[in-house]
Amino acid sequence: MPYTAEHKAATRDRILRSARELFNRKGYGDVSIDQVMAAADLTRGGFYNHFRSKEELFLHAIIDFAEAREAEMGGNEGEELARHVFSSYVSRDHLDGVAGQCPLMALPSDIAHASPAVRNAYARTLDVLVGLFGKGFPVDLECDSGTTGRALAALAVGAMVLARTVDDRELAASIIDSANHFAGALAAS
Amino acid sequence: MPYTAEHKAATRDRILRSARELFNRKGYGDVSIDQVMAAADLTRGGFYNHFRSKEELFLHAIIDFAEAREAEMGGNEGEELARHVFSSYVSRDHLDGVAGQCPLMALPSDIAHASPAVRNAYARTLDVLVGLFGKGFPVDLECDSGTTGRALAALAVGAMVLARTVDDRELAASIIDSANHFAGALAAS
DNA sequence: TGTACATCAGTGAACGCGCGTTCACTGATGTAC
DNA sequence: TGTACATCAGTGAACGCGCGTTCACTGATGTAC
Repeated sequence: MPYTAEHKAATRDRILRSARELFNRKGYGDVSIDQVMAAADLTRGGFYNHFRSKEELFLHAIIDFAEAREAEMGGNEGEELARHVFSSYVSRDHLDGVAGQCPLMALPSDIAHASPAVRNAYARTLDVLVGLFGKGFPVDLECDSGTTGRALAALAVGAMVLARTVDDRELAASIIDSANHFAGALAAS
Repeated sequence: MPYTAEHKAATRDRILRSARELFNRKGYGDVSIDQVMAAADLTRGGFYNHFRSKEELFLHAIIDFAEAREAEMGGNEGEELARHVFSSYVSRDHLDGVAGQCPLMALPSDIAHASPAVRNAYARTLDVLVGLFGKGFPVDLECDSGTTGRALAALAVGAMVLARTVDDRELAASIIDSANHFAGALAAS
């Protein structure tokens, strides 16, 4: 059995990593398999040794992210964690893609038009955020934790979607700051 | 001068209308000029009598929307208007595309990768929302009106982006309700 | 230990399809007489 | 008023390119002897 199983798994990971980065940066439709493979130092044809189709690659990229997030949280829940995740999510670093952007903010419309499996993986990531924000922000506005969680997830994702779409760096930064300020003020009140 | 100028303008409008609807529903990349023209009861070739390229069609679709919104507001500002716009924006009707969806929620990633001109038109629509929400919600959280406006715009757009991407209708509805409840509670406090 | 072999990850040319764009045309309609 | 004409909106075939996918191959590497 030439080429160890680890070798193949490592190559597959390399492909997935470059796919995630390219998809996040340019969107599903504007990334070709050639580009993904080239970014992983491989050539076109080998792709189909690892994935059955471009769609399947996309699916695994989203699933991977969802699983990584779930593992990261590991059932932890608390105010500090929630605030920390919120402010990491709504941040310049996340906007610039340091260490991988969340598909919720980077690929919303691509996912809206994707297969049920992709959308399902996406929903899992959303669940994580909603659950965390719901329990972590004891907002006193006559909202139950589900309502708070959903509203804060919308605030976080919306801020990043807008920041990402806007041309003006300063406006982007001030959208990010506003969402953080708002969430902070809420938590304090 | 056969075919009056009005005739041509009307045809152009028909193309723009079907383009806006199709782009909103399926995204820029997944809509072909054939489809746009067919939806306007025309054939492929005639397109270039009205637009120089697909990109230009997209630009005008976004600009049209921005201008319509600006005209609609017409400099009006007030709590009632702001609350009304917020709850219309964050609503099931808007989710279902009744009377045309806002590109901020329908096409965020397409616009993030589009030309500066497109992004500029998009920024104008965002400005309208931020200005309106900033002055219309006298939130008492030590935020200036710009901060409030940006945060509420993020909340509104984020809620709709999430609702649109999620498969589960009920979850979508509860995201919409949560954002409205949240904004309502804020305004009351 | 060294060598022949078998496997299969990786290569790159080729295929086929869809789509943006072009172009020669046609036929509906306003205008001039 | 009626008719010939000129214009140009609209038609549909064709072109060319990019990209997802396939396929015959090649060569690196683990295994058997």
